[in-house]
Amino acid sequence: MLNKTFEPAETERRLYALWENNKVFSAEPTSSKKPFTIMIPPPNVTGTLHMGHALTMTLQDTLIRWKRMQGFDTLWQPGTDHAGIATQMVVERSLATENTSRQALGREAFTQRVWQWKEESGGGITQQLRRLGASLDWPRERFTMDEGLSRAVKEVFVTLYQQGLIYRDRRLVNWDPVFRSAISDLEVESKDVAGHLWYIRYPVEGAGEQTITVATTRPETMLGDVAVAVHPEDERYAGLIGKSVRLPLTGRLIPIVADTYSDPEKGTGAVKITPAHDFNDFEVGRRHNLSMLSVLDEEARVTLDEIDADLVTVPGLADPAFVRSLTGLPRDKARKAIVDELETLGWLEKIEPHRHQVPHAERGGAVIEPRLTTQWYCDAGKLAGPAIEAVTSGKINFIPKQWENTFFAWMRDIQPWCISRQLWWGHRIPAWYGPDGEVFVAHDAETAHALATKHYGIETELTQDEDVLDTWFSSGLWPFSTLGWPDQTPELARYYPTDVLVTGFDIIFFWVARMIMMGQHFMKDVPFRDVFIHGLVRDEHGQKMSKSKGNGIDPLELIDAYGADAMRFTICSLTGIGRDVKLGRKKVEDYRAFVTKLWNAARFCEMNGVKAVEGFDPHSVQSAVGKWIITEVSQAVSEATQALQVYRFDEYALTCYRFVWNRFCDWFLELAKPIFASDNQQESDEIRHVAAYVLGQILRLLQPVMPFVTDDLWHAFGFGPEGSLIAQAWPQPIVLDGAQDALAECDQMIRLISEIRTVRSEMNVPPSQKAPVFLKDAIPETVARAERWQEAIGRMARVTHVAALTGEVPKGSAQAVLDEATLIIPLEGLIDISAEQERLKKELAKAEDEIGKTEKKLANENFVTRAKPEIVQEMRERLTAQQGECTRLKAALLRIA
RNA sequence: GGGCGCAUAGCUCAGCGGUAGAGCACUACCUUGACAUGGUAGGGGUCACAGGUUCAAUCCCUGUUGCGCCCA
Repeated sequence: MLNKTFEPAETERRLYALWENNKVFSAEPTSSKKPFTIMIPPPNVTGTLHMGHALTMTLQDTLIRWKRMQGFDTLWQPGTDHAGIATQMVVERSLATENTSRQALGREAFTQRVWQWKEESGGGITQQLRRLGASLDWPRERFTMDEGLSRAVKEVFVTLYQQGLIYRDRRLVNWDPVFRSAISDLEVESKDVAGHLWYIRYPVEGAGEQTITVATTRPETMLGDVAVAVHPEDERYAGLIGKSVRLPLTGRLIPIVADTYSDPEKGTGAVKITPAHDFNDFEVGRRHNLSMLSVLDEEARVTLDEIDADLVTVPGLADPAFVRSLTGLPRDKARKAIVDELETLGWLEKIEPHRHQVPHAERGGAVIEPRLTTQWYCDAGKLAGPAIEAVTSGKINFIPKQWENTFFAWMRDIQPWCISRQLWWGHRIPAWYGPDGEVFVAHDAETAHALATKHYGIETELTQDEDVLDTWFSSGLWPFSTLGWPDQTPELARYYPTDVLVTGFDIIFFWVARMIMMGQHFMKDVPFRDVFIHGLVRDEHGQKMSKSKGNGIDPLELIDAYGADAMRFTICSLTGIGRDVKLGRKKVEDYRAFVTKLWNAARFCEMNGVKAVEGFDPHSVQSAVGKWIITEVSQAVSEATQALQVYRFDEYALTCYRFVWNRFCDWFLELAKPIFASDNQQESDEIRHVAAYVLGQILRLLQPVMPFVTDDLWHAFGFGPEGSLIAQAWPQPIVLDGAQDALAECDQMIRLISEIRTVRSEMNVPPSQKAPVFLKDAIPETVARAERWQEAIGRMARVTHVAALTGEVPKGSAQAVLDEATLIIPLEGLIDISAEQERLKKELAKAEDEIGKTEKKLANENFVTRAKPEIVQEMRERLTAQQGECTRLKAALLRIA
């Protein structure tokens, strides 16, 4: 016997363990089935499951479970990424609590410590994914830093280097002065900040008292100024171009150059140029061949190394002692000191409040400092071509297609990809340097040494590059590195290209684009065929979930409260195309009612002796109700399958919901009640068998989204052993002989019951008050059907008996129109005749209104001649039906008057 | 500034060139033997606004407004 209520917690634990132990999630590389592969977007090894994971993983699991049932050899590749900065931060924080630091430990000990952390505390998210029910192929779990994937990274690095697609370059990077590392421009977030515009006068050399005023948001960088730029067509400054100014504080002489970068409308139209600390200035510097002086160090503190030698004393303008006093000051302190000094000396013209965009690190939030360093770059521009081609040619499809434009826009304007990071946790760059700085890139130290020996002619000591690679560099290889590349494994041959990538739009540039570039370059094929881009999870008010707002919902807590099935179903039913998912606890609670409904329906079936029937053939079913529900479930199967095919998770979920609740429970089971209770053994057995069949179809249909409760029921009804539903075949729609007739009959009888219910309800007839129903003017077929349905109509519409009307319409009857017939419900004394009159008048008015619309259409010559003939025909039929209803309503009104 | 998306019932959202839909919420009635996490019935919409195309527009096109996101 099924319990009175479904108990998710216990079922989930038991079933998941069973599935995992039985290896039902495992791919079968040697099978003859067609493969279907999804690569998990590897969660951060430091991560914990949040609602965004719950969304994306639920969708992926739903797809993979569906495809598995469709008979594919499914591989859902699990794993995590090493998350360079995030992981290093976690461990550094823990070191800080022990009053030590990574510097104190040294590189070797530190990385060992990170590995130790990873073994003990990392990857907790993989356990949490199990709570979701995710059917990942766990024995194949990979980690971006494990041996095989590291080999792939080296292989890629060395190859790209040899191909000239990886190179070192000295240029400006986005520098995080807290982590003291370069970061990608994608990891920089511009924030609108209330700052100031400082107007500083620079004296023009050899022009007496003449000055030129520059406006700047960053006065502290003036120590590194190498020019003042004005617009070439700015008449105010025409005479100054080619002259020099004496830089306050440092006393350096710097030129005034003409460059269109200066906007005459902004500030004073004259801008100071500091190429080592600003991206735009860097370009100006290049154009004018200016030197590039860095005045901030890796922690964004003032350093004078590059300007000290040129410090000059100019009374009232520049004092080397002051400048030297700035050494080691952080940016903000230096700014204040410099502004104060300028003010004292009288070079500060004014200060204006000014809002401007300031780059911040996405992770950690530090203010980014553009900094001139030597880094490793990947020539993304070259790799972008084939990646763009993959999408334009249709080898890769984004769903929704809209995102392809976003992808193109970024790819066509792609910048060199800075791949080195000044961290210790990550793939150390396989490059070694000779004493003269000569670079040797190789898979390992031995090979590098061999190269060096050949180069120098003698054994030479080398030092390896200290930096590691951007985490996304290894993530970009994920679709093939996880399958064994660079080895040509059977898995690689079988599962690459994968079928679909499911992820959020926030990661298109970071990851999707890079996988496509790397896949095209190294595998000569796309990494996946479809990219399904889902929305963001938001709270019920549409706010982004965030720690700081405290509006996040913990998916594990929702699972505890309502069960994984309820949460998964909720996620699917809210996942339309290209829309964010607004998810509140209430929604999950609401959809849990669906799980309960299914459970109770199953319990009802069980109580009535429904159980799996071996060899049941739906084509053998004789009854109209049986044929009808089988046809309906077939329809649901078609719709659900089509929905999944086009990633319409909402339609899939709602199709199941509607069928189970509004067809199976509301009508089929209600209609089955009198049959189960009847002594017609043959009929009752048939409906029992049909119920079992349909329930089986339902469980299969819902397995991908609600794997736990469906398997529990599958087993309970004797369809198969515990844990076996996951491996069953996805249902196929079938067409029965005589389905049309069965549909027509059931549809009419359902409408008959509904009509009676409506009339009774509107007339306030108490449910306890039963009444007969007579059919007036009904054709024999309708009468025959109604008589066959006596029992059901009786129960469901509180009717004592149904018959054709003989003789006069009883006084005080309520009436309703059903097709060609009029339903007569004698309720003399129970209903208010004038109320019934009013009700019928309202019905009539509605019907006449409809007739009016249809007639107007048909009276339009243009409509009749130009509309599609089948539409015109449909209108004519509609008019006939409406007129019939109208006539019968009028007759009913006359009778009651 | 450039690009994209959205606007339909109180709320969340489907939908569609041919009679406006669902869930939740609301109202009334019902503890009838699967389910009150339920049942039955009902109310509720100028489909943002203005033009255009069409026999016909909530749907297609143009513009406006409002909201959101991305890029600079």
